Amino acid sequence: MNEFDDTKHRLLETAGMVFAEKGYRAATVREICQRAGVNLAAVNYHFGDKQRLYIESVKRAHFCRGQQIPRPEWPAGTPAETKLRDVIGAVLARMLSAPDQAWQGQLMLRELQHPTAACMELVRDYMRPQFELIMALLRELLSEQVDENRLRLIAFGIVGQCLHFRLGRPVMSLLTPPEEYRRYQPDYLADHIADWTLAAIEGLRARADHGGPVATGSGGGR
Amino acid sequence: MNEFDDTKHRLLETAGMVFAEKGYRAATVREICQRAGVNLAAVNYHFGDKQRLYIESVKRAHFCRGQQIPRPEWPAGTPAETKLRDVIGAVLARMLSAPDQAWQGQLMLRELQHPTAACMELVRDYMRPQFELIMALLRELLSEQVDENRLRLIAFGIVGQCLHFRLGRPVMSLLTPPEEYRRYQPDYLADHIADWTLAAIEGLRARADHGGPVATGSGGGR
DNA sequence: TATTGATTCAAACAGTTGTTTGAAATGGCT
DNA sequence: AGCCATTTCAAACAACTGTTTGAATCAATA
Repeated sequence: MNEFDDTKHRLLETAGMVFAEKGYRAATVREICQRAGVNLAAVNYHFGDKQRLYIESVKRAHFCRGQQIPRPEWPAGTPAETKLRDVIGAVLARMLSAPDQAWQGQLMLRELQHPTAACMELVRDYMRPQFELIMALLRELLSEQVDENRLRLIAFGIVGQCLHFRLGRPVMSLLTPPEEYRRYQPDYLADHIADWTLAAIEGLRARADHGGPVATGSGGGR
Repeated sequence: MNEFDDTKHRLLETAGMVFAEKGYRAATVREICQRAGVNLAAVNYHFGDKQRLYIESVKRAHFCRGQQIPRPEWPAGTPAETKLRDVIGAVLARMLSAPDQAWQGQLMLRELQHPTAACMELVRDYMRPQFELIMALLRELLSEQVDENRLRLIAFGIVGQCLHFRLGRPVMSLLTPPEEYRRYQPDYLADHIADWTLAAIEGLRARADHGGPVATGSGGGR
């Protein structure tokens, strides 16, 4: 067993790409093996069956992702506004990069929408830290003007907007003029989302200054 | 050929549910026929092949959806804020209803993420009008303070937040305390999203009043 | 009733799927 | 070289897929 174990390695890598591209069901072990340049039986020899190959490739995608893009670090005194923009930009960059560089992200997205065994692990190690970071920044920016539950809704909203620019691409390309749609790159979108979020925060502050306390965000009803 | 054409009807209905549940590839004509209580050959007899059954079931889901939930109408003079809240609530209600009532929505979501032939039709007849309505409301609320491109980004953001509360459910249920997650119902979420959007609009207005013109939303850079 | 056309049915078909098998090849070891 | 465990390979297997077929059934008409 070579340390770099060529076939096992290539199999994992290729499987991740094919699974990301076609989904678990539509991806065939034959295509994976052919693309990886290994024999058909290699999957069963090295991983037992297709499902375990899938799980392993998800885990590996997760692992590679964590190594490729280190947690962002800022010099002390960096304003929370800047940090927020950077985090949003990083999330978007990870989501929108070309598929041949970002099959890991796509594979993880698939997993998160149709959870299998690897999902909880993925959330614990990967999603939650990212999410807590956004929560912390929002907490700082809103300085205790809203409670934890609302903070979570706001954070989900930010993530949701980013996600939409990934998952909704087919539809958005039909709803947006081509020359504008061509500008939908991570930086452009991150600037917008961050700016929009900060505008909302300023709006809440203004409310607090002018009138009474800030609305709780749910009591309103119709 | 009966006007209600029992088998064809039941086939369409059942196919929609199964396709929504399992996706095109994983859904088998055998299961569809069995669940519908019709013979295996009925699919090919009535629809030609599996793919055309799929397309027809997507179209039908779209059609039923349109009939079930009529476009909202407001009395003259209803403030745009209220309309916005209602539209968001309607979108969320459509997305979050139980799967056995909402297989149409789930099927359409699948189609929009992995577009086939029916996608463009779906966007034209269903998504675009909804989207234009949101755009019009935002245009009214922001009263020409921002250009059309930014308006579109804001509208995408609203839709994206709604979508996330549907697609991201597995992850959110892991990131949210159960007693809070239980409150994630259409009205609760719509109140938050509408309120947050209005806060952002107020924030933009405040900026315009205080200082110079509003940021374009993209030029900022890092 | 006999005839006709549309519909249903059980059975089979051809192709693809994941998996298994047993022989061949590989590479390090004494 | 000879031996060994590990890995590769072509071939086959069994199960499942969408689709076709030809006879059986049904409903209406003349």
